[in-house]
Amino acid sequence: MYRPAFVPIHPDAIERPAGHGEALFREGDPCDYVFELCGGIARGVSFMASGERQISAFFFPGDQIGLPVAESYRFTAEAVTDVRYVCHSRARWHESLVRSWREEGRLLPSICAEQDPIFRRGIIIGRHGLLVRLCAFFISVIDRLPEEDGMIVYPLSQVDVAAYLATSPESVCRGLRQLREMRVIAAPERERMVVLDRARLEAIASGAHS
Amino acid sequence: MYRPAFVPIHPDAIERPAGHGEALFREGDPCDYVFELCGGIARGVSFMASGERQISAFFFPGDQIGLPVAESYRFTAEAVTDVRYVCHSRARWHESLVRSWREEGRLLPSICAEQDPIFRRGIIIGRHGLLVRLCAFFISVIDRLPEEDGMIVYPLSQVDVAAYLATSPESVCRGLRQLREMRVIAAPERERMVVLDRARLEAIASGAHS
DNA sequence: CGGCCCATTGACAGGCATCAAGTCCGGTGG
DNA sequence: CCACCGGACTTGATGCCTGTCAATGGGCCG
Repeated sequence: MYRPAFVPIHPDAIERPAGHGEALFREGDPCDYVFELCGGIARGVSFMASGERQISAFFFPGDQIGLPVAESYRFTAEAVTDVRYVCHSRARWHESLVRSWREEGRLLPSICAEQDPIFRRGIIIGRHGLLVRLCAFFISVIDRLPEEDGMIVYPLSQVDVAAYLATSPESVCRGLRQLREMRVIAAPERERMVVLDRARLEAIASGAHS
Repeated sequence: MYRPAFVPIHPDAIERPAGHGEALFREGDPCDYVFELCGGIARGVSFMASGERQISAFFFPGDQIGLPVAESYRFTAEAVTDVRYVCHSRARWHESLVRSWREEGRLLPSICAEQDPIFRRGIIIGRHGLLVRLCAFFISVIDRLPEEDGMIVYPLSQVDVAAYLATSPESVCRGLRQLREMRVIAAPERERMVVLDRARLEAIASGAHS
């Protein structure tokens, strides 16, 4: 398993790869590095004492994760797909943060990238009804997923979506089927999907009844 | 758990009062000020398009809320009890943030105060089972609630707890009754409670009891 | 080819949201 | 001081949602 212990002090924007399922950092490790995603998708995972597994957020290219917002990382970051990333030492990250504040007057844009999805997930799983949560989830990610031939490349397993939505994989499957039957989405192939009726998707997500 | 030492950012800042239910700032307003709680309890509220209401977090004395983590506030902050607070202009807040970084090497302790409870709420409401969520919630707040005569002063309405836990007030009521019958907590008076068996509370919160 | 993981579907039970009614409490105004 | 009122809490009854278990099929990789 990958452990960020041997990362050079001055990475100088060297891109590193991480394979499918590999951990970038682990919950509880000291926040020595900030990880910037260059390509691929990552997930933030928390394990409960009882063994339950939750996904706090999905992260996309451009996001910075592992911010030293506490003494140690609050979740484990794993690569969902194969991933490319750059890691920044904490000191250098601080430095660039302060610099961006001086130059642009904006201190925290990079903090959004991690905190905002976590906040949004809290709102999403606080909603009632499986379809509502599922649609709200789609709305929150489809714009960040890559597109190909008019289809959205959708490399998230239903198991992961279930862990994100605090539900069961079976329920996710049934929800997807229902959305297909409602002609809201289509899934021509595995890991591909098309949004047929975005307005309806948003309507369901906002709580309108079927 | 994060426990900030109560140190006002700016000694000259004027304390202001806010009454029961009053809003400190509203979702969507530009983030011009950071609010520092001096006394009382506040809640972060989000309203859905359908009218549902969620509480993202409760905030306690010493917490700084309304951080400019985005262009505009992501939730409305309301006083749960009567509250005293200080508000800092964004520029002055930035300044003290950078100063604390230079002097202590810690840039972000104050950011924890807002982000950490939001993160924790996501984990809590992702758990399965009403009792589990309820106990996890108690664990996360009882150490920050004031104490009096060995009893915890507990000024949160069940309606608010329900909005926080993404459940119904009736379920919260039933869950509380169950915990009383299990001799885990006692509630001698309204707005007062005693934790009789903290180990059990934590056991339930960690998922031991089905 | 065989093993494994994921997706799918059905059956079923249980949890919890919802509705409804009743009680208690604090606040307000007469 | 008391009557009134609205909001919060409590409790019961009911039905739906969805979590769980089980079995099957399909795709991927060694």
